[in-house]
Amino acid sequence: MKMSTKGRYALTTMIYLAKNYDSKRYISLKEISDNENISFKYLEKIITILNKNDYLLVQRGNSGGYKLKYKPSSYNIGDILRVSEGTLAPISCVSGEKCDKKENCESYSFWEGLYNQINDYVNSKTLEDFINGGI
Amino acid sequence: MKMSTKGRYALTTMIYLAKNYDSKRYISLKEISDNENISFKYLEKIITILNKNDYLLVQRGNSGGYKLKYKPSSYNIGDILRVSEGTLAPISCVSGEKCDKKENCESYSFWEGLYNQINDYVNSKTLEDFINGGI
DNA sequence: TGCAATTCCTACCAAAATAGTAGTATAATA
DNA sequence: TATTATACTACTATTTTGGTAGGAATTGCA
Repeated sequence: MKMSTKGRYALTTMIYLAKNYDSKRYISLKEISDNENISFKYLEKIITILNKNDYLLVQRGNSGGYKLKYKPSSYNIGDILRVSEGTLAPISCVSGEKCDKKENCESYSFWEGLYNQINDYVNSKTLEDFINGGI
Repeated sequence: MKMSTKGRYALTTMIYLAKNYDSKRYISLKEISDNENISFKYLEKIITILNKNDYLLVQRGNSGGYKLKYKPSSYNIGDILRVSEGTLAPISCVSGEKCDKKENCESYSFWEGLYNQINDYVNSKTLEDFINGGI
């Protein structure tokens, strides 16, 4: 039941950008990977996902980088984690994947309930919540 | 963020035994693996864990098998999952593993909150809840 | 007494997922 | 035009997961 580094790094990156939102400057990947101690090349891969999901503004070339496209409060943490990690379902049947025994499965509702708990929680937070000293 | 088959099979097995609690008979691994379509040998490994945790009564030899040591309502689902899966912590720092940056980590409280949600939910259910047509 | 059914134990193994690397092309700015 | 960035594609090492194999010990029953 672990979150992978992908989800963690994605969140770390988004928080970093959120904290610099007001400065309006573009932040390079190098700056983030240095400050957060994440492999530059790996982070490159992760930020690509975030970028493809319309979360960021990009400037290539010298003194370029990334910044948030929208204000921190409009980024829901659930979305960030789902985009980077994939579904947060504890088992796949509760996120649509079919299972023969679903109809008479004794534990389906249990897992579904857990899934809902997880989603409700992560959906209730935004990047704004992380900006001043954490939640 | 997936639960592995280990946790799922452990729960399935415990539910199976709970459903047969009243009959007082010993249930063989073969019966469970056949009915639940789980590899016999793999299940053997999983039930060893449950057994080592004082969850079961065992009878070896012909017509032997396993049954619950205590009544279904005294088995908490959180315990069953933690015993089989390991901690349910979404990231390791919230379950005691040390991290240098914990003190000034912006997201620690967030992960801790998620961890609490998960624990509260799974701790609130017992095997009893699964016996009649699911939760 | 001996056979069949069962748990117990140790060791090994294949596939998948995770986490990361390497290298090059393209773009922008100072 | 040199330097500093992102963009893209391909490869790879490590770890975790989900098993498998084989035999020893134990018990019930014919």
